[in-house]
Amino acid sequence: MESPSRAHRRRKEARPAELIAAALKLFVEHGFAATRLDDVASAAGVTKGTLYLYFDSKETLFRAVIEQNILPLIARAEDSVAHHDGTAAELLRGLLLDWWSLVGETEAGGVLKLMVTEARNFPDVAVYYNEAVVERAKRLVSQVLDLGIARGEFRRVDHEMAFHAIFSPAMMLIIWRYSIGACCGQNIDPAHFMDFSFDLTLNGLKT
Amino acid sequence: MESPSRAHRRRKEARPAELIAAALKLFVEHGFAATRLDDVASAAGVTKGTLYLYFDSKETLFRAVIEQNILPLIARAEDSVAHHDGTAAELLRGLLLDWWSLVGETEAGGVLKLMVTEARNFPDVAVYYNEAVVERAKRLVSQVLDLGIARGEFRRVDHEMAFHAIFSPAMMLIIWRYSIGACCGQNIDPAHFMDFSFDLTLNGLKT
Amino acid sequence: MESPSRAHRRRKEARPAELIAAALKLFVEHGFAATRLDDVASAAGVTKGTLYLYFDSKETLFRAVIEQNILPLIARAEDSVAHHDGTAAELLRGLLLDWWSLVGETEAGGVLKLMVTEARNFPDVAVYYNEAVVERAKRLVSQVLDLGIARGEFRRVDHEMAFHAIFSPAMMLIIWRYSIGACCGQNIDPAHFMDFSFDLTLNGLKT
Amino acid sequence: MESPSRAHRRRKEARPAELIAAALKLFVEHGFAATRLDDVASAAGVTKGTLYLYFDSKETLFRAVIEQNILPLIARAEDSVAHHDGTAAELLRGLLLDWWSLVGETEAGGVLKLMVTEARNFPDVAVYYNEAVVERAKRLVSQVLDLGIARGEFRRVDHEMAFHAIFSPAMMLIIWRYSIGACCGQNIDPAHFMDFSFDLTLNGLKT
DNA sequence: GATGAATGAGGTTTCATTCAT
DNA sequence: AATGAATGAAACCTCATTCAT
Repeated sequence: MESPSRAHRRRKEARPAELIAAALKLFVEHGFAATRLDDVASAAGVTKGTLYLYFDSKETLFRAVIEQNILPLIARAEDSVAHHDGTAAELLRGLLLDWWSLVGETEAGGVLKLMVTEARNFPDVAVYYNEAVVERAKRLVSQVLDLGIARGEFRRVDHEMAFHAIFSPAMMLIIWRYSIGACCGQNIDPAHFMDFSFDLTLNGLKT
Repeated sequence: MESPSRAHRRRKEARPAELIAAALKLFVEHGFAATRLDDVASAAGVTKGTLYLYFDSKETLFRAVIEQNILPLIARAEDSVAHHDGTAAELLRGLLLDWWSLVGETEAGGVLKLMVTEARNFPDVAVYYNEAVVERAKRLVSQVLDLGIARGEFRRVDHEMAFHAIFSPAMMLIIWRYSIGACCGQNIDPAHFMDFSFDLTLNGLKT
Repeated sequence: MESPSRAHRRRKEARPAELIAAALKLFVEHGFAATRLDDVASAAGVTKGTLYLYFDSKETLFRAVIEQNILPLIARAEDSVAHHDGTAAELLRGLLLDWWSLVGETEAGGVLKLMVTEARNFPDVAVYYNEAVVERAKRLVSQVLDLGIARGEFRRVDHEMAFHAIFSPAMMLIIWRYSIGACCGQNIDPAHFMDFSFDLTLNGLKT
Repeated sequence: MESPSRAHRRRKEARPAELIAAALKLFVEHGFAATRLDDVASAAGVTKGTLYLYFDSKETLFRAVIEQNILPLIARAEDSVAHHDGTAAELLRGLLLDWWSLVGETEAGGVLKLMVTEARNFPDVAVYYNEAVVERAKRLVSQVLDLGIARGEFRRVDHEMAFHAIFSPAMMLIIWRYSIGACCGQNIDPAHFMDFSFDLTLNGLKT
């Protein structure tokens, strides 16, 4: 049993995270402009006024939503490569599957869809997202490709092209799930699809 | 030189198309909710009131935007397969490149991005889009895969999976271009990328 | 057979009257503010633009509607008394029945309801109506009452009170018919009611 | 002195009534369509936005105005007959004077004028009003007439006709006061007129 | 810290009015 | 004389933001 003030404090500290989680869900579902702060607040179990205790404005909340969901992603992504070994092909597969479990199976997937939706309305956030997430992933892939080529596993391919080719199926899967797929119940089995498409791609990469 | 009433009439007939074009551009850029009708109207060279001569409401305009940009797509898509021959691989490449020139290089690309953005806000439109565009494309691909398998060109693959794997790069390319790509100038050469990713995929399909 | 230009001219001369008739009907039904000029015009078989050839503004049309429907009323009302003879009671009954056939059974009834509805929005028109119609009727009644009292038929009554008492049933009948009665199908037989209520009143007036 | 939250709460509870009162005044004066919500709000000492905290739309406000002003009327009307005794004539006079003090001398009079004005635009409200107010009054009158006839006080008259004849002067008085009368200062003394017209009518009813 | 009543700027929508044809 | 496309002011309505309690 804890003192009431402790429970209170814990509550208070949890508030921003609860609000961000509620906001992410609704922003992903309806878009930034079409989401009412009233709905965000009540989804987090508080009232609109409370929201303003923690965020200066709707836009501030949006930025917090992106940032809070990207930061842990970055933290865990970097050591993904370091912790793998084996062939370049195995490394690449590990990289993609890690990315999937980090992005495809968490809230970070929603963030991807949200960025696609709102990029033009918040170009600076888009640039940040691109550098913090996309370019970082690209660099990881590039390293693995270099390794694979050096080891004679892979053909000499354009790294940029290869990166997009490798990640497109996973990204499409995410975006689809949060948009048209959510309305049509056409749900693909992710694990199966990830295997399938990676095999296709890998085949193409091999010497 | 034409009679004045003709010019008048012509103007009136052109208006809806002009408004739809302006609306598409802005809806794709900012999303439905964040787009002001004032801006749509002035982008079409008229005032807000005029817009209401042709569309009952903002939502009606949205539906018209989708429909008007999909109808010609459907019309031209169907005979795409019929007009090709050669190996199944050539047929498939032709199909994808046709789709690209129909969707990737026209306004229909914007519609795809718009549907991804607004699907959850207009689920019935999303269902319509899925059936009119996606499922139709899926059926075409399926036919070609059947042919390729029958001819011994392709492995026996899950058609659903293969469809998504084949189209993901192209779809991703489009969505990227209208969102994050528009903010970061990271523009991939489409023709090159289409070739690259299709080769990868085709490699994986072959027996 | 007449020349086309003649027919045209006739048409042209009829226009204002047709527009006024259409406007009266709709103003009475929905009120001035809730009536769209578009509807007035199309009820008269023309377009909105045409309306402005004959009337400067919506308000001008309103004033014309009142005036055009009152003028003939006044013209015919005045000689109503002159053309009657017999007892004061017979004269009074004649007056009321004449008023009924002039107002209750023509468009002028609608004007009464319209004036009740719009008086506060057009006070000057209300004043005009009161003087041109109500006060005029009051004076006629007053003359007959004087006659009746002089001849010993009627009690010495307050003319103002008597006037309102005599006309209230007829006015109520009209107003009811154009408002709540039109929605509830509770229609009273006018002729019967006029007889009934006048007999009641006359009984009360008699010595 | 009360706690702040109480005052707050009290304020909130008073708001709808204040808005309804302001709306009634303006609707009666200008009609529904010609009344701006801006004006209603500022007449109630708040801004437009506040109005929407309590009413969904202008139409909802209209319906609330009617309902809130009719409900107390009905509550108090029914026991009017029960609490009277004496001759049928005295009962009838009591009924009419009670109605006058309930309708003629309160906001309910404005509602009558408003219903006359807006019946055709809100037919369902008109039907409700007719049944809740008019038909109810008619039934009361009918009972008294039956009594009077049974006791040999009254002639055998058509109840429907008699009802309208009895109430017309009072209704006309109300409608007049809120319309043309408000513009012409021709104000009749209500008490005097009620006596006068009722005497006339009663005379006519007697055997 | 939390509330929720209140605000007012800004959006959608309507419609009286104009004017080129 | 008549049209009807176009306008823009003004209405209804929404919702991010504020603030007294």
